[in-house]
Amino acid sequence: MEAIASPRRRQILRLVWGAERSAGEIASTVRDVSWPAVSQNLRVLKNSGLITERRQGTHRYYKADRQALGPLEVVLRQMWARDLGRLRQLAEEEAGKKRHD
Amino acid sequence: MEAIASPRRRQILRLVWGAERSAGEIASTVRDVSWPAVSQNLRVLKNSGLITERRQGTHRYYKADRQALGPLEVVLRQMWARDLGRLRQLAEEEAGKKRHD
DNA sequence: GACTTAATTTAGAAGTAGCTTAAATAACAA
DNA sequence: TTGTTATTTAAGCTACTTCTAAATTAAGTC
Repeated sequence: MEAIASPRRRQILRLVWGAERSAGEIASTVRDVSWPAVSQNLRVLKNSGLITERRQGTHRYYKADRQALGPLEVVLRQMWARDLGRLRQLAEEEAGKKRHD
Repeated sequence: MEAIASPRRRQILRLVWGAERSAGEIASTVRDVSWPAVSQNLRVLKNSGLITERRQGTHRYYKADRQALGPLEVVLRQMWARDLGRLRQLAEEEAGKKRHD
């Protein structure tokens, strides 16, 4: 539960929701945070059983365990939608400010 | 979301789930924590819109806003059940230890 | 007004979460 | 072996959360 309380982890969870992704892909997508930070969050998610890990060569692939997520899926989708809404709102405010410069 | 991540707040939420309760009732039920701590948690819950407040005289009554909780209800019930399970498990371990003394 | 009861606010301490940088591991290639 | 790439671990820092104790507000009573 505390696992999905973190916005950062929700962001990561969304990335590995549909498809398996390597730690590197995830880290370079997130971008506003260091690789170790991503790695640490991946571990938290893995330890709470919310994602699975598969190693292959030097790569590690992560994927959301939607079975384990159960009823949290609904909550997550709701929060992702809300996050998008906030982003749009921020963008609009930004545009509004620009217009008044 | 961060609001229900705290075990303390989940405990409080369960108390005000079925019926309205005054801050005092809640605080004296929780017991292993000071009144101000309860009061602060109530405020967090109220600010996230998860509970409602009704003032009457010197009393303030709180109640879970089940509408606002929406899909979180399922998750909460699951966690409460898990909490109970943990309690039972602890009790059984305790009993087992006693038997071997 | 002075007193009591109900509850909150404030101030500060202790613990924890999430981040960063630097160092370490692990698999593979030359 | 040495080097390279992918990723994690370690150590340390800062900010936030949750708690306590003390002070404060607010409503009602004498």
